[in-house]
Amino acid sequence: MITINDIAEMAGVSRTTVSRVINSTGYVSEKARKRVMDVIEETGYVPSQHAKSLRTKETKIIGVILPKISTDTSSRTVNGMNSVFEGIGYQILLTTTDLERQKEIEHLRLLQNRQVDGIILIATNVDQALMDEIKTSKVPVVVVGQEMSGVPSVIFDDHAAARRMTELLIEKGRRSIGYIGVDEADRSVGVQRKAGYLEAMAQHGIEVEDAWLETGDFSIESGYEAASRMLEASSRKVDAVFAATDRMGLGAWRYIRRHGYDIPGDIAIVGIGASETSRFIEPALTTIEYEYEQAGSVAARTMMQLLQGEKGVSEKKVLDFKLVERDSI
Amino acid sequence: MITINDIAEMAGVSRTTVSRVINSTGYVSEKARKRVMDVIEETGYVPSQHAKSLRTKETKIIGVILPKISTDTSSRTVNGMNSVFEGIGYQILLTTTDLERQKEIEHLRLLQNRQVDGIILIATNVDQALMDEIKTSKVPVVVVGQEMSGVPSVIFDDHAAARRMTELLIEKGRRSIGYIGVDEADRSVGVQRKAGYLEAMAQHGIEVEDAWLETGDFSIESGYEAASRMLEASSRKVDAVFAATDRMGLGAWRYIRRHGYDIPGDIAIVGIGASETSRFIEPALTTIEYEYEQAGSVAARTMMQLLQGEKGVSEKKVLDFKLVERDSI
DNA sequence: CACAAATGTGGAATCGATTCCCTAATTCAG
DNA sequence: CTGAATTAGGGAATCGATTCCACATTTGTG
Repeated sequence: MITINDIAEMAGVSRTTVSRVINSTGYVSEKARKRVMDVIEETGYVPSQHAKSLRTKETKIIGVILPKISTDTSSRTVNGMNSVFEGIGYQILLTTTDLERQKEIEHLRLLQNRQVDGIILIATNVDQALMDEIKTSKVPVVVVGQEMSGVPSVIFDDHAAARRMTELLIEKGRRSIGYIGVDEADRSVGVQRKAGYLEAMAQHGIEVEDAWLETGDFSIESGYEAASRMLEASSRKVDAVFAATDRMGLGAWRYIRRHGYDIPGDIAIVGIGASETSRFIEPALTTIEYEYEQAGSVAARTMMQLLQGEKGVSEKKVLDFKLVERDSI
Repeated sequence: MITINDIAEMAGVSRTTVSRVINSTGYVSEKARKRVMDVIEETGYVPSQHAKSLRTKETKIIGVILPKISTDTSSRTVNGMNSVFEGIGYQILLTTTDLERQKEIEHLRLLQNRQVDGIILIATNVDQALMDEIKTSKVPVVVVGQEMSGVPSVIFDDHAAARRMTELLIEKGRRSIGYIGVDEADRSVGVQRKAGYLEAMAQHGIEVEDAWLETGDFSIESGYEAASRMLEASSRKVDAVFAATDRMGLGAWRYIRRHGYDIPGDIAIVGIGASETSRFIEPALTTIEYEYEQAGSVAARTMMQLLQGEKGVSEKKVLDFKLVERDSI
């Protein structure tokens, strides 16, 4: 392997000078610069990142922790981050937790040992242990998807989105609206969205039956099963189903269709996420569009501010949503 | 930051001994080991990867180059790789080319400078320049998706899959089968699939009209437009459309539906890829299922063999496909 | 013209590990 | 009991950069 010493020797200068040429720092005469450049060109030399990082304590690598890789949400968010990092020479070290919660902490540690410059965590919960780990982190952490006090986070206004969606259903004349949520360890998806739904219902004086409240685990199958339980159990038949995520909505949609109900004639169905599939099914799913790409790029930019030591980086960035009304309603 | 020297001092041994404890090499007495372990435990010390890599020339990081991140294909492939790497302490450094071909070479270089241990490239072409770059790479490269002589590659049998799919259409009584392909720089998707289609057509003595052959760019929109051109132009109206990818198939599906044709009554439509959306549309898209997760894990395992210096690593691994017959046919 | 400032370059310490080579203390076989 | 093995542990070189400091040369200014 060719090193800075080789270059120095070939160019007839010291390695100090070579270093200066590479990093364009300090004083270097035009002649020396040219000679060094030529040799570098010729040999195709590239400096060792390790040696460099060892001294500078910088890696230009950002660790990203995802709950799952194969979902619209994740890939679009990563896409957004990538668009920012790419231009400025940073790269992404990816890890996934497969929705196992304790792995978030594990990976947080792992990435620090890899000495990444910063960590972006797409969080699914706000456990105390997780927050502690984040707060004692040696490198800056930006959280996406969950609000975490004291930690810069990028979030969507889940509460308002769910309320707005519920109101839309009510405006359309639906009264018996079932809700398929997720575990409440997930503050954003589990708690906020449900709260928005409940608030809208309460505001319109609609009493929510226990049988209308179901829980899934983000998967299509769990949506299917939740819908099945809901439709079989409730005494006041639901005339609308609000799924906290499009994937679960898709499952519910499937169940409803398969069991001979008309959408939206008998039952309306809505989700959140604006997944690709939601556009293509017929009737197309009414949903909330979140700009995941934007979430990614905002998180990336926040990270850069943190790295550049800017203070007063706002702790919380709330992104907007868009209601996408389609045929399922 | 706490270093090996601190640990050595606190444990009252030399850093050599600490290193031995960490890496379980050489001779260390039980007593010394215990003392060192205790101190490490206490301090939460973790060795610097940079210093380590600087000496050992190993990073335990595999670079992955994707054409695009937000697609089923990519994310499932990465998922498969991840499942292998995760267990053995390797991590994935991700880059994407956004389908720009010259970026593949650029990133190949970039990753080498990052001194990753190996590179897995999800390739979309087999340009000479790309192959040259791969062959002169300092670190092992595994290619997924394209056959590249002299380079370990993991591929699907695109030719056989397309032929089989075409035959299925012919068995179903279709004769005028249009084909939406992609640029032929992509040997697998552009050339092999088309060849499979053409071969099946020829074998059954069906003459292919020029107007039946269209080209898209992998996007849904391009499928829509290709279908539009095809259906407006051809003199012998097509009674089936074979799209080289599900996404383009989805676009075609859309066009066909919107223009009042019945699927599969008037026109059958099929794709390749078994995307999630393809299952949910009605009529559901008939497609070919590729095991992308498997492709990822096979690529990862091949990489490990390469890294462990096993020779005789087979140059080409061809994965199977599965015909998924659904309602669109 | 003299002296300060600006410019150019190299020597050597440093970052935090690994590892080769040596020495010292035990253990063991004959 | 003695001379090899075996076990234990330290000293110091090394990996490939960056960077502080010192010194030499050139330029500028009153």
